[in-house]
Amino acid sequence: MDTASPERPSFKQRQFEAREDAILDAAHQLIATKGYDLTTVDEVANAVGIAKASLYKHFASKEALATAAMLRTLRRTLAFVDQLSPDLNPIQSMRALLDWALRLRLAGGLPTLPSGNSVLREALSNDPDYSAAVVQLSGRLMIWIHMGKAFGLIRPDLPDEVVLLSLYARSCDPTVDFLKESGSLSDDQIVASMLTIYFDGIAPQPPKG
Amino acid sequence: MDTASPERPSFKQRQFEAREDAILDAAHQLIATKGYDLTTVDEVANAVGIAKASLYKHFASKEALATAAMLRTLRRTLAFVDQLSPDLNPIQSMRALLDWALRLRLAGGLPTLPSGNSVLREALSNDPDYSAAVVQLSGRLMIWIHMGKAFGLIRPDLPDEVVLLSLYARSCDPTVDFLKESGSLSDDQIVASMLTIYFDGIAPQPPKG
DNA sequence: GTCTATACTAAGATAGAC
DNA sequence: GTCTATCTTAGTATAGAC
Repeated sequence: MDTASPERPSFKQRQFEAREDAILDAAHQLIATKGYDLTTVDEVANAVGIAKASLYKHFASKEALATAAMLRTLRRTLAFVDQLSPDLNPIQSMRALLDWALRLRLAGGLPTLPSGNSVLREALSNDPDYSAAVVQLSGRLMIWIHMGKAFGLIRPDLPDEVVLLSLYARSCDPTVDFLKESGSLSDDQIVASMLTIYFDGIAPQPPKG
Repeated sequence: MDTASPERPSFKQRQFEAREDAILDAAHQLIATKGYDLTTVDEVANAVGIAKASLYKHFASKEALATAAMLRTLRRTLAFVDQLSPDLNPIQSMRALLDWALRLRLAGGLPTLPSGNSVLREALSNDPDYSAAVVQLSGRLMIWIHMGKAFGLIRPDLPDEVVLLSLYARSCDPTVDFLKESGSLSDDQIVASMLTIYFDGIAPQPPKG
């Protein structure tokens, strides 16, 4: 009955990976909503519809699970960056990225980096794969930042590091959650506001000379 | 032997309050450094030099303790706001406030609001005193924001809520921690950068016409 | 109102049958 | 590789003597 031949190495493996993806989806969803600390492994297992012990066959620990979810998001971010048209100027690229990240988050997705001083942040910086991905993404963004400065599109007096970290920070800004909860702004308005805040600040557009 | 008269109701009480303040100082320090979740009641008690059970005579729970520390910070913020010179224009006032808050944080102090989705945030919004203080502070800030818009100092297209929440968010922005860790910028430079980011964004100053 | 010692509990992780 | 049932521990909170 369904004896798998060596030539078709896939079915069981595919099922395995599919389940693993389902676990990551559930974890992703819960962590994004309740935060890492408030999410329990039982909840994740229940959401997937499997037993906790089964989950532990896939991921060695809660930290490993969360790290895997964050890493997946980070890789998707990297993929998004790489797929952007090279015709965009640096600012347009950065706008596209932040726009995309914010919409992901508003739809219940994780930010690429966790916010507060949590146990998760510690775990992530100890994970070589995650760290490598962060370095890779930061490299891409730094190119934009350097080009942006060279083209006169970014304030030269602002350290590169500040421009980069603030971009990350805007994607996990608690302002988004509060605005979403308050309900007075649409998702589009929230995204537009966050973009304005990052790129232009609260100062009014000075009259063009 | 030292029979306290009703007319001098103070010594024991003063000692009690002094100890309570010491507990709050320790809790404040630890929570600011390690975050609420990673801070244990044992640690706080050890830092003060008292037994855990004694601490529980002063505060009913870990949440109550953290809430009290946050409330104290929030009240200090309110006091700072009220003490600012009325001669300052709204932007100058907001700059002074953010500057003060950031320097406090760099010196190891708590932000007025917690960042992520933590159990602490839940506790705080359930605390009537804390909520009242937030409302009070927000009221003060909203006046500045309205005036700022009336004077043409703040972009009129940005919702008041966004301006307010972003100001709070800048005071607990993880960018500050990363910059501090990286060590490449002085505290003054960090503060200056965060002020620029909030008020002017990353866009270059357009040439004045 | 401070201490030592202990109870309680939630949650991460594992054992062992199938 | 999935399950049920159990172990373990860290950390909040309390009992009870002084």
